[in-house]
Amino acid sequence: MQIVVGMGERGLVRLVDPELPDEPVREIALDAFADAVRDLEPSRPRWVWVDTRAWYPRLLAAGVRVDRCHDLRLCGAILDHSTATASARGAGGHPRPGWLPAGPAETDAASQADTGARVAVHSTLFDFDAEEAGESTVTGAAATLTDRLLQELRRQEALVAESSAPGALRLLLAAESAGALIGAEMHAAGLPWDRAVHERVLEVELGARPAPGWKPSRMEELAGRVRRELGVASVNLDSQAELLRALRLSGIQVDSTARWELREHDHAAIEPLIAYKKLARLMSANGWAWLDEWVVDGRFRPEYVPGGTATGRWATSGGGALQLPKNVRAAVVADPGWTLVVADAAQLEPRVLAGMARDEAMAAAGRGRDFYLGLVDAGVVATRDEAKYAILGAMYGATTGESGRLVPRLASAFPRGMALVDRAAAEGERGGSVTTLLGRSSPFPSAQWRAVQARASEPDATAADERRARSSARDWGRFTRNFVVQGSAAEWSLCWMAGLRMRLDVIASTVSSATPAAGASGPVFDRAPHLVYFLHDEIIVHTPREVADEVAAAVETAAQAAGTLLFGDFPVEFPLDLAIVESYAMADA
DNA sequence: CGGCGCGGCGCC
DNA sequence: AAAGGGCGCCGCGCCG
Repeated sequence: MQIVVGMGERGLVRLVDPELPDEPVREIALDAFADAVRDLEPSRPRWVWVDTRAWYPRLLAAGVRVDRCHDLRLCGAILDHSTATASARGAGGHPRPGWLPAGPAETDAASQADTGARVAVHSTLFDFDAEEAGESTVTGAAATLTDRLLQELRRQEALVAESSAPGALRLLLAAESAGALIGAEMHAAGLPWDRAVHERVLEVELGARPAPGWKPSRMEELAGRVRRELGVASVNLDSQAELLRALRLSGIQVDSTARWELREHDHAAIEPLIAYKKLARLMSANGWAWLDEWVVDGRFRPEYVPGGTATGRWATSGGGALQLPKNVRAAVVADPGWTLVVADAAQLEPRVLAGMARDEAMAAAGRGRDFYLGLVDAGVVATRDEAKYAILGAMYGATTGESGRLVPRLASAFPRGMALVDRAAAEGERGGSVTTLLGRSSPFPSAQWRAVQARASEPDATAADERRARSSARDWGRFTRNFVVQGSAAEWSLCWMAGLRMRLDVIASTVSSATPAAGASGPVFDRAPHLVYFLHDEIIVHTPREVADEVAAAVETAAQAAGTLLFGDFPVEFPLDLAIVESYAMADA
């Protein structure tokens, strides 16, 4: 059963069964929304709404979770660009309605190139529903909004049904929508954060917290050493321009102040300068100001943006949640009586590539062991490090250097895997779109990119024009090469996480005497194990100690289930590095 | 003054 | 050690 959620007249929330559209299941005030959902949830409906971010936080605040949903905005963004729906959308079939808000990674350029549709760029949050409801009142047309939602749901269902891969797309839309629920839940739950531990890290690295406008003592010391070694009385190390000038005056011939370039030079100023930059980064990205802004009541609550990147990987907004430096992860500490289950998928991307390409030899290299060691055992390369660089090079499109040199060896060992990424690169170089395992397609290159290509094929094109075109074609080819692997790996991760979420709910019903979480997790999360962090191929579950082993087993089971969902009985394995630890830093072993 | 591009760097 | 993909955030410095 599905229930469509939208704003009706007079600010009332309408809940409508698409099978019986004329009579709403409920028509209620916003205040009564959470109670209505709590009532209806036991029959396990799929909640259909425009935007999970608009509705779900309100439910979570009231202590209500839902099992599943269909996020029309996120699913529309996938369907309106997928090559799998291209023929269904051909000749103006199933046009996207102008009111449907743009997806998080949709740009006007990408959307227009593909569908010709105009992507609405108005506010996409709760205002959207309210605004539309207001409109329907003005025109006097009753329930216009929910009619629109029903129509959009049917449009999306039709696109799936008429697509070249209905099964894969259904799975992708379910996984994407589950991701939207999980993102909202992780924000509500928060990542348990020990302020005192973080402050200790800062004090050890930087020194005592300075007064506002001052720098920590360790940074001042290092800055003094750099100035002495450069022989300049004053240079602001935070100014790239000033620093570059000072370096060159001291005879250090660099073109940038990037660490990798500085390291090439042998000069007494380099070591303290690199150390300074490291501390400056810690200070500005995750220093005391960050703690004050982002850690409240023992929880770090970033805003997750499911589907926030072109490949389907998530983004975050605010707090830099996906860039937590390793040295502050010690501050991620479980509540008393609780623990963390930390797991990441080992060498996920090459394994996903093996499965997609149905490359038996590649799958075998990773079976029962570290994938990179498998390459060494198979005699493809000599060392694990070489294996890593070779694989990285294959998936990112390296052509030069050590990495590029190793790629041909992979091509002979794993012809099917390499052929898949090579085809993706070739498609990108032509300006085409490539598609992940489940059906998310890459955006088309910009008009400017196409203009550069067109210029090179004009009769009076210069050698420089041709060079420029070739170079930008290869750039885009590297993007599409990586897109299919990164995007399909993101799909594996979504399936893993969605399956885990289901299994955690089962475990939750067995928790008897857990100490309620000390932090401000809210009523939904204070007794049950729940996801608190997701980083592309890595998850953290915060769980009462008494069920930690069951949670760890569920994490494993969910990983194997995700492999089967995506690749059936093709023998590719997805081993995890898993640890049950008090602190995130302890998972790194 | 705010907006924005850029260099630099953290993560995968 | 290795130079290829995806991001977000910071400070700086320029611009209107």
